[in-house]
Amino acid sequence: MHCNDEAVLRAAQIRPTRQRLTILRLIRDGGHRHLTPDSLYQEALTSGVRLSLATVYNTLHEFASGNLVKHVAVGDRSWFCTNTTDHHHFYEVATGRVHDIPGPQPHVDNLPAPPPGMEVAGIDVIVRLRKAG
Amino acid sequence: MHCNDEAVLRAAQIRPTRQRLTILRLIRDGGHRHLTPDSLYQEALTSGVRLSLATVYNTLHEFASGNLVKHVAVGDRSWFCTNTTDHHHFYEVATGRVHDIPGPQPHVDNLPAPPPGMEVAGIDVIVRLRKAG
DNA sequence: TTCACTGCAAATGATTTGCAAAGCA
DNA sequence: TGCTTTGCAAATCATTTGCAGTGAA
Repeated sequence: MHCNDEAVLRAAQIRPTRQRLTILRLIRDGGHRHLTPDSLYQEALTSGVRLSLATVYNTLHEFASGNLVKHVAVGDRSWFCTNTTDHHHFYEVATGRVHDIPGPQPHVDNLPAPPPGMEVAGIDVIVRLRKAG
Repeated sequence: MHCNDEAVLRAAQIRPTRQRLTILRLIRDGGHRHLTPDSLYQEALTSGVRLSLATVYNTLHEFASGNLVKHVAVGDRSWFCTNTTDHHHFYEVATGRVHDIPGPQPHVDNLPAPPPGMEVAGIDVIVRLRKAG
């Protein structure tokens, strides 16, 4: 619903503009998946929405700071994950593709202390995959 | 020593050319660190060696397949780690810089099974860091 | 000799930026 | 109205590629 999306953006301190509401809707309507700025731009074109690619880039980064999507900095492009719960990723080296590890998540212990003046912002576990055989 | 470097390359099935021997020496003489192709290229220029940037790219990838360096695909550039032992990384989000987690390494359990047709090529733990405060 | 490797410069692909026009508060 | 956002095209940055010349076996 429209008003709800507006509230979501406001809660994230993001001013609700037409473009941002559109993008939020596209993201939520498509279910959990991994987006690149370009793939989302294509989705927008396909569904008849006119947006500039630069706006998609900007908006995804804004959404990432507002925890509406999760930025995964793996491989040679920017992936944005619509699943904002705590989870980790498979990474297909051959294709550069990223997807969620389903079900129970891997667990990390024996974590190091961060260097002086730094703090831990998060932990990512990347399980690299290749074709079996 | 020259002959030893040659043997190292041969063992990795990499034909020892002048450029590759030079790069291997640069990598080993500098101690453990994290390189980008460009940073290594600069090191080469500084030490008076003439190499093309494209060759540095090629060579680092060849060395990565031969396990002479480790390719770390985090952030928006290619990092190559001269530490080939099993270890994980800190990632400074603000600067895009990568460095080794020193000492005892984090440990991952509860690993997921790979999807059908795939096998696990490796696990990377990325500890994201930000300025404390 | 033969095939792999290198250098160079141009091509590519992802992402960012500058700036004028349009939109939200 | 005043500050933010958008769109567009150009700029940037990292990386790859095509190809002619060079080198290793």
